[in-house]
Order: sequence, then C-alpha cells, then structure tokens
Amino acid sequence: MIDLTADAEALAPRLLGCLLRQDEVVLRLTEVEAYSGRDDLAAHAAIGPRPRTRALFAGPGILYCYLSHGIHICGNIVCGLPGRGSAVLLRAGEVVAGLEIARERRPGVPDVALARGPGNLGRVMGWTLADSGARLGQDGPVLASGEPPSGIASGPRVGVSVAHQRPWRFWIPGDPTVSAYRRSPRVVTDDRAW
DNA sequence: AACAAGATTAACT
DNA sequence: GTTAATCTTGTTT
Repeated sequence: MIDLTADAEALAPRLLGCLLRQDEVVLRLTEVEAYSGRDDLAAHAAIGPRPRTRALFAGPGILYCYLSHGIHICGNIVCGLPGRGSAVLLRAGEVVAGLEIARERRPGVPDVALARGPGNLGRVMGWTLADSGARLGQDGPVLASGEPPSGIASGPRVGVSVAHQRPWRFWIPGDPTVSAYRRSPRVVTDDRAW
C-alpha cells in the first residue's frame, strides 16, 4: 500500500501510476502536484485552517475538494501528519474503467482528454464540494497501487506564481493524458532554467 | 457592501 | 493570444 503519512513532495511521484476508483470510474494517475502545507505559500493550507480548508487539516487519507474559478471541482489527497495541511493535487489521469460514465460526464471529448487537467478530472470523478472531507476507502475514493510508470518527470507547478523554483509537479513523460503546462501570468523570477 | 483574485477550461480571434 | 463563464474567500471601503 501507499504511505499517506509521507509529505506531499515525497508522496506525489509515488502516486503516478496508482489507481483511484470513485464508484464505477477508475483512473490511472498520470499527473500530480505537491502542496506542502502551511509553509508552502502556494498552498491553500498557508492561511491556516478555515471552514473551506477543514479537510486539508483532517489528516492523511482524506479527499480535499475545492471550487476553482467558480466552475471546476479539483481534488487533492491529503497526506502527511494531521494538522500539517499537506496534500497532492490530482491533475490528470487515464480512465481505465467506467468509460461510458466518464464519456457521459464529458460529452464529445476524446477518451484521452477525459481527465486531462484538474477540473476535468474532478468532473469525470463526479466530485462536488460535498466530497471534500471524504475518507479514502470509506465514503471517498479508493486508492490502490498500480503498474509502476515507465518514467517520472518533474517541473514547476501550473498556475502558481510562488515557490516557482521548486519542481513540485510530477507527471509520466510522454503520456497523452497529461495536461499542457501553463505558467502563471504572475511569475516574476526567471524560470528559463527549466 | 463592494471588489479582486483564484492550484481552470473552452471557445474565440 | 484573449476572454467569458461562475462562485467562494479574503481584503478593502
């Protein structure tokens, strides 16, 4: 099994290739991002516990969902020690079961793009804000080990303007379900080294 | 009470 | 490359 008490930075690459099942839909994770906790300025945990971020501090093995831009539900797997606020954002995956339902939830979208991008992934899994706080393997999705990925790539997080020098986004290189990288419009530091 | 920004996406030009 | 869609939260008046 997977040790969810590890910090997000250590856990994130290990989640690649893992299987996440929500009801009939099973995803093979191909892209994730680590959010380290209160000391991570880009993390929702940085401001400390709030009603909205309650699930983030509830301890490892919790699903934390948030609403992005009023439209998209994005999901994280909370990890690390309770109260740390560490979590891994699920950015993309390959639908390996429940294709019919996934297609119904995203009509007209090619299979390979069904769960490409965090908002799309949440849509395919059928998540809403009410799923925030669900416990993995109980009232939430089930996480299981899968075939280890052929390789792991890393780089700066998508849409994040701080801590940009740290490679906290991990993906399976060459996988067609991985989302395109879009730099935050606010990044000031020179990141050409990446 | 009003406002701006956001771990985004898809549809434009 | 630009922009609309939509809503919650934190910040400012």
